Amino acid sequence: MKVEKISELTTNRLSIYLRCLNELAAQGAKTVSSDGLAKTFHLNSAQIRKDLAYFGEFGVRGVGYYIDELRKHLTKILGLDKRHCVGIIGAGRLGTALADYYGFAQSNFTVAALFDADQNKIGQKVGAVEIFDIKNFAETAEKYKIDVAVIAVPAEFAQDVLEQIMNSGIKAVMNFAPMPLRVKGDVKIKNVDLTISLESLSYFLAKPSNKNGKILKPNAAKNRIKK
Amino acid sequence: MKVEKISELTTNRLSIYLRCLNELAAQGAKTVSSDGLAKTFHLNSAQIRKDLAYFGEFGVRGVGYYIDELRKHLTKILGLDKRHCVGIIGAGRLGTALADYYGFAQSNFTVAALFDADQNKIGQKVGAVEIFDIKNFAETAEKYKIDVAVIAVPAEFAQDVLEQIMNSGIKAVMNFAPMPLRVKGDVKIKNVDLTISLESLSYFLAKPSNKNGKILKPNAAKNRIKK
DNA sequence: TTCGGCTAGTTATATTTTTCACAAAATATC
DNA sequence: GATATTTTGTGAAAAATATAACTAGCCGAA
Repeated sequence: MKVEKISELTTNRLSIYLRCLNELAAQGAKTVSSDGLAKTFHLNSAQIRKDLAYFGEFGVRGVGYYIDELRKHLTKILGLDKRHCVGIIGAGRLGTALADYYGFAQSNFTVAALFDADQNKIGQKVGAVEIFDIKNFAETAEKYKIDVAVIAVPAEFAQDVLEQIMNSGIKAVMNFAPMPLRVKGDVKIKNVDLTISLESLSYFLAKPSNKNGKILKPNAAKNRIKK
Repeated sequence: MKVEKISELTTNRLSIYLRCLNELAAQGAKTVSSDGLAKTFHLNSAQIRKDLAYFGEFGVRGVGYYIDELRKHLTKILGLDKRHCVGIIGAGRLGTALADYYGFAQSNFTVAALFDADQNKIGQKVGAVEIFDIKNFAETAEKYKIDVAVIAVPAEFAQDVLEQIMNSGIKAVMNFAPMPLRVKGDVKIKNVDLTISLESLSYFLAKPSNKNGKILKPNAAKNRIKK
């Protein structure tokens, strides 16, 4: 069996295509060509065709793609036809905000439980979601059939939390801690690194081409005062 | 004047390097080689050297990089030596969670104001940050010297909000709405798309290689019932 | 039924990004 | 002071990704 390696850039774009198709469907369109899709949403038509072609021949030459049909295919490919259960570790501001983040439900994810180490928080509820003791993570995760974990704890605790997650057999992790984590085996980790995004914006605002300045290349060795 | 185009992948890594250096400095290290850095944090040493070399000769052959010195350089390059003021549009769960997100302060960003359209929220405070009427965005942004905007509103309002942001002259935007936005001119937008991250995890859990299944390539045209 | 127009799927090309490998330059040692 | 050792900075090779060009298939009209 030949398994073609599919790039994450490709699968990320599938999410985008699905969104675009949903919008078109809401507008009442029945079919769309790769070129139409590209023009409307500022994408590249060759890339759309290529991305889709990894998974099947979904289009009809001379017509394009049947929107409803393609939506079903993409939903299946992305595994969005199966419900996933999410456990969020860290019941601080971020964790609780995520607990009722609309996007989870939209993508067929249900937040099943929050976890924290703070005894004062345990037993409380955020919306319909209860906060459990992180000490009982494995049991609670099993009980609630959690298959996706979200790390929303301070950076210094993130690796420890990840170890617990991996020990409980969970294979998919979303990490909000600004810290590169070490993963074992076939666990998939998605880093959502707000710090990098912020600093990227800061770089953009500071960069010489935005100030008509010049890049000065200092030379560490030459400028050093001899000892 | 030759301005070398620097990839965003490179600048993103500079953030990571800075973090790693901070950690090493906290441990008391004075110098580090690209190889040492790479081994400790699971990076590629050639890439570290190349990334840094775009901006100057910061290292000393035979020694490596002086940690404090390199930290200063990276801080300067990333513009983290200058304070930035952030305005968050959307005072819902996400917006308010971001308002006191620790990472902002860490990267020298100050959240100066929240904005919302809901009259009930206007005038309230989240921590030290007041919620203002989105109608007065431009004036308030100017008053508080806001140079970075964060879009934390539902997808359907995101483009409108972005237009207002761009009209007010702000050049750096972080967008949490799962919607590709149209940017004009030299405005920099960073998309933080949780939906894509989630669906990427969903794909990982669903993908055939995780289930020993086989990719079936349907053929839209051949399978279609003739009209 | 044939032909022309359109559009998917695919092959080829270009671009970007990463990795390798080595000369040059600094330090440490004898 | 010569020499061995270390490690940078960088040009070249490799890999990954994106774009363009082409081929073949489907539809609809005459």
